Parts: sequence; C-alpha cells; structure tokens
Amino acid sequence: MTTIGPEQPDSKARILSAAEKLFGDQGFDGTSLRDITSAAQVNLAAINYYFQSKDSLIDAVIERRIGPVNRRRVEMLDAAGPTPTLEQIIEAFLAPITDRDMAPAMPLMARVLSNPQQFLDRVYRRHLMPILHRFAEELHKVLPELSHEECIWRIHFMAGGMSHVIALTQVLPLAGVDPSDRSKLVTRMVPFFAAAFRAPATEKS
Amino acid sequence: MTTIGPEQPDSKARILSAAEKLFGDQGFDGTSLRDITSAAQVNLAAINYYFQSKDSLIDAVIERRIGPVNRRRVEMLDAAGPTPTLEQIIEAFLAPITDRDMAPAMPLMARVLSNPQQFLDRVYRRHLMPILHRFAEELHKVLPELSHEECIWRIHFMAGGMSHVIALTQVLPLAGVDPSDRSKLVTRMVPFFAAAFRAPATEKS
DNA sequence: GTCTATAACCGGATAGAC
DNA sequence: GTCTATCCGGTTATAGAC
Repeated sequence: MTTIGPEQPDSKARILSAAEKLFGDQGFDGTSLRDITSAAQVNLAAINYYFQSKDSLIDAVIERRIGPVNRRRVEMLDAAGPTPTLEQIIEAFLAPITDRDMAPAMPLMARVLSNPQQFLDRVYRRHLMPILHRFAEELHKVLPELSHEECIWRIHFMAGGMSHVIALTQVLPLAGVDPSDRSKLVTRMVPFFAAAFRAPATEKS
Repeated sequence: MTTIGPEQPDSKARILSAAEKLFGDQGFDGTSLRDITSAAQVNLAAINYYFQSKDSLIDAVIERRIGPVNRRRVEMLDAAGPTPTLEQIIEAFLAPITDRDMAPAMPLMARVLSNPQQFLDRVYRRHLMPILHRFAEELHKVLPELSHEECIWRIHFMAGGMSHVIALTQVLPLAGVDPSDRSKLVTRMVPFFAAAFRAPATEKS
C-alpha cells in the first residue's frame, strides 16, 4: 500500500476529458491550459506534469479515442462476413463514430476531420489513411467498376458529410437530433450514401 | 483632387486579402493581427483604424465573399429555367464555391462551414439559412417524395462533403487536384450527390 | 492616414517548496 | 503528486506624434 492515497478519480483522466470537451467546443488555439485545468479542477502545473506540453496533450486526447473507433470499424466489417454489402460497409464506417460513448469526443473528432492542415501528421497520416484504404478496398469488391482512387474520393465526400452534421447538431437542434444520441443520423446517411456510391464512375476526359 | 494621394493599392483591401488567407490557413485564433499586418505590409494600427477589432475584421472578410457566392448560386438556378434538373440544382449549389476567383477564399470558407459554433450567428443564420431553404424548395420540386426536412439534411451532407474535400485538397495533392482549380471536383461531386438525392426517403419509424 | 510607443493582459512553461 | 510563484514572450487595442 502507498500511504493512504485517495487522490480523487484520477487527475490525468479528468484532464483528458476536460481537454476533449474544451478543444471540441473552442478549438485548440481557442482553449488555454488554464481553461482546462480549472474545468478539470486540477492545478495549472498538472498538465505539464502528466503531459509534457499542450501539443502532447491533444495528441493524447485524440489517441485515446481514435484507436477504439477504428478497431470497431474493422470489427463491424469482419462481422459482416467475407462479402459485406455496400450498406454494411458504409454503416461500419459511420456507426462507430456516432456510438453513444463516443458522444463527448465527437465535436473534437469533427474538428479534427475538417482541419487537415493542423492534424495532417498527427492524425491523418498515422490513423486515418490506413483505415481509409482498407475501406476503399472493401468498396472496390462490391463496386468493381469504381477505381481505388474514385473510392477514396467518395469516402472523403461521405466523411465530410458526416463530420459536418456532427458539428452542426452540436449547436443547432436540427430536426430534433439529440447531441447525445446521433444514431438517427446513421439511418439517414446509410441509404443516402449507398445510393451515391452506386453512381457510375465519372468518365476521364 | 486630394493632395497627391498615391497611397499604394488600398491598404484596406490588402488587409482583407491577407486576413482571408491567414484565417483560412491558420484559423481565427491561430492568427494574430501582427501576422496579418506584416503579410499585408501595413502598420499594426491599421487594422484597428479601418476595422474596429479582430472580430469585425473577420466579419468583413466573410461578408465580402459570401454575398457574391450566394448571388451566383441563385443566378445559376434562374439560368436553368423554371424547372431545373437535379444535376443543375446541385451544380448551382457547388460550382460558385469552386469558381477560380473564389480560390483564395476557399480554405476560410471550408473552415467557417465546419465551425458552426464560432460562426452560427454571423454566418449561418444570416447568410446560409436563406439559401439553404431556397435550394431545399427547388429540390422538393424535382424530388417531391422528399420532405423539406429531408432535403435540408441532404444538402448538409453535400455541403459537408464539399467543404471537407476543399480543406483536404489544400494540404494533400489528392489525385492531382490543383488547389487553384477545383472545377474537377464539381464534375466528380455532381453525379455522386445526384444519385444520393435520388435515394428513397428514409421511412419514419 | 500612417506611424511609434505603450498600456493592460493572457499565453505556455518551469522552478522549487511542500 | 500537488501547489505557488514567476519568467517571458506574445496578444489586442489605443493614445498621440507626425
């Protein structure tokens, strides 16, 4: 035993959660370390103790979430069997993001997705590119007339649409979508994007 | 005549252009007035002389662009006659954004679109909502089985997809899309989203 | 209109006591 | 591990000379 050590539910985790919310709501540059430490009810110096810097902090925040999402995506793909339908592929891509327990992370996720400049290296190349190509391959199987490149484009169109409505439902009570339950969004998006993916490939000029 | 008054090509316009570029590249909070004045080659105090504050500056930057875009959208809609096709409606929505002379404004536009929190009042309610509903009405004419609400959702999916690839092509040489000529994007998006809009409406549960 | 100088404040990060 | 105190540079905005 290490003395008494009550130390209320983990300062480190509280920092991560507070940072996730504030970075999501106000952006990285719009959030100060003081904002975070006061929301997490820890001392200002705690962030530089647990994490080394503000940059490392947001890395940690993102890393904590993005792994589980991508693992879940592959799980759903695998669960659909060797030849998943187009609808199953699309749902495997979209649903893990809108999972209930991901809700607190979604504003930040949307911000990251729609901000490639800032997150190109720390997120895009490391975490998003691999899953993107995995899904492009899967799409190519059910839509063989689409090139790999065209599949990538279409996934980007879809990801952008999703990220946009996530950000939107955060601030607008759009058609009564509850920010804590965005599963309705998925049932709206799946048929929409399935039809889109089935569009014939644009001819090269 | 007012003395000699050479005053090189308009400090005010140079500030607007520099601010547009920097806000687009680095975000609002990530850009200091010093960044802008040094890029525009004007004195630091010039911004507070011509505009009153940093907030008013970004308002002016956005306002200068969003009006022409929306006017062009309506023009294209009108030019398509009384009963435009679905493809014409979609192109009228997308093409004005990707116009060549809008290229310098596109990174900021994408940022604004994907950041409803910060721009809810100054952009969304004032400039985007009216055009959104106009296009939803137009869509309802060619797709009468879709409710107005469903049309709004689908326009958001499309707007998000567009905004995402704009941001993306800014930093990634994705399939050789030139950031200064995104017209190719439109020819890719129009058939994709046209097929999507034609998907049957999701049934209410 | 354009400049310098400065007010008043906030940012991230760290040293060192406890 | 947690705190206070502080460094130091950057921030918006303004006052006032020219």
